Amino acid sequence: MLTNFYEQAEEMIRHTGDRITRGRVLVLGILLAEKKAISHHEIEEKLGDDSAINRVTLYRILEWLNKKDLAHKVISGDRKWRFRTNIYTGLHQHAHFKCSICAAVTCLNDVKAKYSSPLPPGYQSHEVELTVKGLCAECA
Amino acid sequence: MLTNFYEQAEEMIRHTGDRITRGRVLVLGILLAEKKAISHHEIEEKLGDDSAINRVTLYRILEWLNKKDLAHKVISGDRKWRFRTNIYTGLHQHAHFKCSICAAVTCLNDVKAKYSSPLPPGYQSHEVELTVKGLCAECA
DNA sequence: TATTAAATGCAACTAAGTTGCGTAAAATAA
DNA sequence: TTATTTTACGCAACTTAGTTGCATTTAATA
Repeated sequence: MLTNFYEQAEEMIRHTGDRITRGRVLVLGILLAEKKAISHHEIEEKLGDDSAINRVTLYRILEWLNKKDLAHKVISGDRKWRFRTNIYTGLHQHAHFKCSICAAVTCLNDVKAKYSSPLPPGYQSHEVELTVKGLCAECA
Repeated sequence: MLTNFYEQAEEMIRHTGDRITRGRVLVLGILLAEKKAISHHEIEEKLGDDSAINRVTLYRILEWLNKKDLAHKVISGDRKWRFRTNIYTGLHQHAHFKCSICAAVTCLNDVKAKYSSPLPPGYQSHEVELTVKGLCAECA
């Protein structure tokens, strides 16, 4: 029932007060349907030919989603940004798993990052990101 | 006494059994002198005009250092790889601090990553990377 | 339905990193 | 020391992800 995700997307976008556009609904809908973080390229593929969005516009939509806190970006070893909706995760404290073979990034929802000793003097922590690297169930 | 770092670099390179070249000694020497992870571009700057190394060669040297476990790569939000020698850190368990303003990446030597719950079934952890984001002492 | 501010699409650009191939230079043997 | 061989280097050209400027379209509103 992908339609549900698009309706949910529309509602979330409405909440921001900004314009509800075809592109934003499509992209956020896709991110909502997806549980893991996906790249610009993967989103383009999911959009397909008939609901294609211009490359640049897609970048700007993703940037906008990030700015409005509807999604967040994760950088990974292949130097690509991946995007994921924020609704399933507590903000500003995520853990990710990065598979060394297939490069897939998965959010580890239940895993919380901890660190053992304080930061150097004068340093302020705003966000903690934990990445566990290894093999995912499919590649192991 | 930068000379010391170059001598140390040479010794480390000799240990790998591979060739001791001007480029490898210079680059590893710079990484040894540096305590934090630095980018390709920053290394080029430190090399300066007279001991300049070709861009591509520098990439290949860094890749080689990484393969030989003399240095490791860290990806960060600006999509750049940064490199750091391995001698000060325990392998495969690093924590980094990334400043949101100046984008500097610092290794948090004493900080160890922990995570609170087990990975999903079938997943194997090889490496844990913790990134704390916020403001460094200079930018705070 | 007309207006208008914001979003989109296009073209051209930047920046980081990569590939192929001929040349130079370490390491080894003579 | 010199010749040989293997490995690293340098150059040019390429790829890929993401950006910028500007003209056009479109969602919201009056």
